[in-house]
Amino acid sequence: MKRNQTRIGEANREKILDAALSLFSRYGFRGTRTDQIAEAVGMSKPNLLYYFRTKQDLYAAVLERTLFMWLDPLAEIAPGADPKTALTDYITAKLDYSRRYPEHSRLFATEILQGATLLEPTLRNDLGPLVEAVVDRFRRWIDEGRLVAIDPMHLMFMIWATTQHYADFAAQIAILTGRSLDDEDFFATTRDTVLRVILNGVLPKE
Amino acid sequence: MKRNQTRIGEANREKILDAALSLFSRYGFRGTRTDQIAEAVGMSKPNLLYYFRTKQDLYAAVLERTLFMWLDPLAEIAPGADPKTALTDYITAKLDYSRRYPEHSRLFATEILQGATLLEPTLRNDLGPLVEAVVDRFRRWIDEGRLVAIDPMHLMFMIWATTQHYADFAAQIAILTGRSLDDEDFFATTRDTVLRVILNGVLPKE
DNA sequence: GTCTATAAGCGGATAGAC
DNA sequence: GTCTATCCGCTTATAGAC
Repeated sequence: MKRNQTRIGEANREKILDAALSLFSRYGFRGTRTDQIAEAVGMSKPNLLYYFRTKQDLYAAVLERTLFMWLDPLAEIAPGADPKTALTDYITAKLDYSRRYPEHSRLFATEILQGATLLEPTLRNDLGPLVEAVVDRFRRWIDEGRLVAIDPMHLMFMIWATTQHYADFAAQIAILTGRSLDDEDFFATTRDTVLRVILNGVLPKE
Repeated sequence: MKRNQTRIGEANREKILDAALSLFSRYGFRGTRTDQIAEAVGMSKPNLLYYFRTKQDLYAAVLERTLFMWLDPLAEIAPGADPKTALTDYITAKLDYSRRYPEHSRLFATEILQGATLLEPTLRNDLGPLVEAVVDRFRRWIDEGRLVAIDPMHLMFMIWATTQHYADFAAQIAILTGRSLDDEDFFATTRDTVLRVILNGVLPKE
């Protein structure tokens, strides 16, 4: 049996990836030491490097494993839905990701902030077409008068910015408000406010 | 004369801070090497360390020099203005900062993303009171029926998120659209869209 | 698969001449 | 103020026993 394909090997790989995500998202690639990760998993450093030959390999594996979280909610926008329902569902889903997987969000944010060199192929080849499909739908709604006449790409950016902000800037939000998305009522207020402003902003007045 | 207070010393300090900002914002604190910075300034590494005794000192100096950019536009919201004018001016000013000083924005974003340990005192003591004053003004407008009844703190976050996004996620935006705020017409479209959605979202319908 | 011990080299900081 | 040369700690990665 090949390396890492045993049951115990697979379990260890997962544990390593979990710990690595947590540390990489907090300290960045260079700021994280491999023995920190090893210690977090309760494993010796050489043993860790038995599973992932280099720190780079481990980092790439962490990124890859979290990629679908970046792409998933986009693909879930129901094609037949009306604008209000579709936008409500998408914004709610994105905010929910910010609550459930803030470390994933921060890992991607750090990567993009630093130039997205590792992510560029994925963003271009995988995210690009998905975004285009959604933007096309926005554009059709605009043509049909079901959304106000704004640039659909910027609507996409605004949704990403407002929802991911609560994961990426959680430290600042905690300092200023003492709250986080983990507080149920803070989450509800956030969702209601973001939804209200954006829907109010893009749906035509009756 | 004390060190660094001569004309040439002051000029060198500025050149170092400029290069350091550029590199720290791109690679983070740990990802940046001091000899990289020295080379960018055309100076030997020991000479660089003559001006800033440690890498930490240099980093702190860079952060401090850029702090007013974080706080400045907030303080400029004219107290007497009506909501529409005040929000328009503030959003436009923030977007202009994202265009003119994207590296500053990314430096702060990286700091906050990684837990804001260095920035926490500043955010709490300097940003906090400024934000509170602005949020109070939002709240009064809401009470007077000049803004719709949303949580004013979240309005603040939404403005920060949407405007800073164009600096912090510039790499992703470039990959998806091929554009940046440096393109005059892209900047105009961005400003118009953000303004339209947010103003439309928070101003009461006539 | 897991460990102890160690190699290898990077990178921040210093010594000391000019 | 600026340089060359160098130190030394820290961190990744490997060797090799179990």
